[in-house]
Amino acid sequence: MALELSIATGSSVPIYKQITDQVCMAIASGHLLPGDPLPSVRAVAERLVVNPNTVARAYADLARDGRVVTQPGRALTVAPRRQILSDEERSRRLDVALDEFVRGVVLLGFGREEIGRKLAEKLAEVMPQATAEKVNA
Amino acid sequence: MALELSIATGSSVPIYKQITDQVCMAIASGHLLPGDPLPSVRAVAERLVVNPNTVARAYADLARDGRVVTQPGRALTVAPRRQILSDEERSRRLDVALDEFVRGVVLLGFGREEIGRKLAEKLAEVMPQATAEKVNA
DNA sequence: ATACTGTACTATATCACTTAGTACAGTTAA
DNA sequence: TTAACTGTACTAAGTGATATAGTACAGTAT
Repeated sequence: MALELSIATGSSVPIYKQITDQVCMAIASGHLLPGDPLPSVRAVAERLVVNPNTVARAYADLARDGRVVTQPGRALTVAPRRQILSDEERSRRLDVALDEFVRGVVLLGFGREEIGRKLAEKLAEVMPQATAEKVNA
Repeated sequence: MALELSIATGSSVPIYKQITDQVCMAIASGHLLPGDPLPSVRAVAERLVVNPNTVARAYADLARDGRVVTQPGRALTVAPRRQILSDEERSRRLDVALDEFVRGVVLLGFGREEIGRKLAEKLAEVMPQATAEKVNA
């Protein structure tokens, strides 16, 4: 599982965020499993032709958010699946994401049903597992 | 219809974007109707305790995107409802918004059904009209 | 005339992002 | 022990977006 990282140099999305997003998606979709090591800061920096500090910034964010486990002198590993955020915080973040999404598409002229259907398709791609199942305690 | 504008000073979202977002939402929800005038640049700047240039930036964006109609020496007015973007561009923007939304919520641990239901609720709030109806030609 | 409208321009300050370079403690294997 | 690796922590610098400040101009309405 090589974790194919890539960046869009022309994008307005910061490089460090592109990295964290891709790692998060790899975890969510099962391409990265708990315990899997992440490629080293310097390896990623060299591969993406990017400053090591930028990769370190991304890794620090992932560690701060509990997505990965840090061990001194060792590579980062994907954190075990557990409840990281409080229910309150999870709901709040979902609400913020929903607001932003709705703001972005409300004037595009799509029907509610069409938007809902497209979302369902996208979610099915990324969340293959039945997410109603219990997470590891 | 006074168009209650407000800004969150501590937010990372630029002020000019907060303004355009609120105008867009007011248009989408019907609080602003085609032909309605927007409050003047200086009035908004004074009310929000913000630089007039920042409001002008927001208004310029709205005009560039075709949300409002400009007339020399007169206040901006809400543009008539018509197809502004090509079908291709509309689909592309929906796809981008979907990707960003999914990235933001995929690790929150919600089920697909739950996310879909919450989205439907939010859309119903903001898009009261049946969006399948034809837009004015 | 007077007061309003959007718009344009220069200049400045701040902050986020990125790069560059250096350094250090801990781990792993020869 | 030595060597090569790991993440992490600094300082310094450059760039671009954001916001502010001030001034100015053409068109509109009364």
